[in-house]
Amino acid sequence: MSETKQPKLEDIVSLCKRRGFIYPGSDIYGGLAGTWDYGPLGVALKRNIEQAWWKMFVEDRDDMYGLDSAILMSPKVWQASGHTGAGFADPLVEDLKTKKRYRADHLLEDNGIEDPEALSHEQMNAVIREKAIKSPEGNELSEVRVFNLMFETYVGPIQNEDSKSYLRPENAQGMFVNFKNIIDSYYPNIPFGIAQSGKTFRNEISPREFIFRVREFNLMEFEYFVHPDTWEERFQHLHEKFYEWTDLLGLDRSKIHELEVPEADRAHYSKRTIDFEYAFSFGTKEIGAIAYRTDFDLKNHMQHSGTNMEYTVKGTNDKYVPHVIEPTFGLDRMLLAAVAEAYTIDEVKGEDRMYLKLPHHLAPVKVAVSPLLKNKPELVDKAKQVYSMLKKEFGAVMWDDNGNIGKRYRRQDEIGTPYCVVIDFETLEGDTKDTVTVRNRDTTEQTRVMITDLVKIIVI
RNA sequence: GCGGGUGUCGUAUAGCGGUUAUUAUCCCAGUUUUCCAAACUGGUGAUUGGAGUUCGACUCUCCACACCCGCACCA
Repeated sequence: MSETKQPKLEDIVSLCKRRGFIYPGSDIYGGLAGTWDYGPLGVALKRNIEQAWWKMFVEDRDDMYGLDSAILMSPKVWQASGHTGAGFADPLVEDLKTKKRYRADHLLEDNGIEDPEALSHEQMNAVIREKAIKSPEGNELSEVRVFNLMFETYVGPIQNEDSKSYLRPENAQGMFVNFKNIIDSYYPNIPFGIAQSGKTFRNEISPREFIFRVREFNLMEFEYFVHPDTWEERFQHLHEKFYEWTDLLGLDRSKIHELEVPEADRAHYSKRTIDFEYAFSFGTKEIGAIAYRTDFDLKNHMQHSGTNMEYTVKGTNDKYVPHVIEPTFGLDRMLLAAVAEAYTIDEVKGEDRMYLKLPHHLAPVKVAVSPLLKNKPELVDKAKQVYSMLKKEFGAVMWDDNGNIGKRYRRQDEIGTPYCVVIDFETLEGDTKDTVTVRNRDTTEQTRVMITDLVKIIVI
């Protein structure tokens, strides 16, 4: 019997670095907080996840349109979406004694100031001085400072307020500003969605837990446009789809928890949000969410840009601004969940065997090919032929003639390679000519098959 | 951002105010090996960075950086 043990985060970090999945960002300069670099196996795994997502939510559906919008956008976009206002750019004050930080607008409200969010930061400062407002501990406060979660940058050679823009803190706005373009190109019927996957940037106060909370990451999102009367049923449908997706990642449904986000904690645009959390070793944490964004974004962009965002029901004069359901998927977080879930240690004959039980379609290497012995040219030649043949078929095939055969199996186990093909002396002659052994990652069992049958046997 | 902890080959570790910086593993080259980390030989590879104290710092002090834990934050 085998016993399964739970991996610690440090085990995963160590494996990821050692085997070339994920390295610290800017490693040789001591690192840069909140950034990680994906190595050869990591990027393969990440692309496999992204491709599976694209296939499920875009290619396999008739109602979805792909998009890859620019990361840099007009600053007007972020004004219209509300990201430059309260929420994303919080006014903070610091207790000069305890060094604790508070939301300036919340403090003002507690001191009986009406609608403090409408005040500029200078006005907030003035009010704090005038009314001698102290911290909850009764200490002096610092000047109001804006903590902006968005990375600022300047577009063009001149750096001033007019050229200031931001690295996107969510991908959604790219879809909203292209809503009209998609309508004009395709005349889709509602409901339909616009999907994209790409880099997102948030200047987090404190990055934590390996690739879980970082400053640069990848989100896969889609905006699903619906008639306002139907949002609940569409929400429900996408809610179910979320689990089909986590099945594809190999995640155990019992480790996924739902959090119905209460109104006070919801984003400024949302009428309903469900967070999907995964039970990591370091806590149960959000890996994705579904939010009902109403017509908040389209209406704001319609107002700010003057572009008509209404949808006209075909064959009628009925018009309305669609409402939006937004499922969002944290690619890096889901990758971490998939690795944590796959990280398996079985005890075999008193010894631990560690392997990554990744779903085959996610495995960075699909097949490893080895000659049983590397100092026998006839075995090596034959193995190279098999390697070339499989490489053409599967692409992600690895040649491995390091050490002895047991060692190679362990190495491939560690990176989650589902199949190891070995060419031995029986391959070369006799009744077994042109047969090889195929070893299964999860069971360690071997079967002997014809080389010509390999492509059929190997299931990805 | 606050508080606490940690930082030594790729990984995991030992140790010390003066060492040729330990061990294992990995990796590379070779010998060997007929299916689950065998053995042998040789080799590459580290004190996070910067100041300071000192005759001399990986070791002590300070600063920076990074990671981990708690708090806060997570629109």
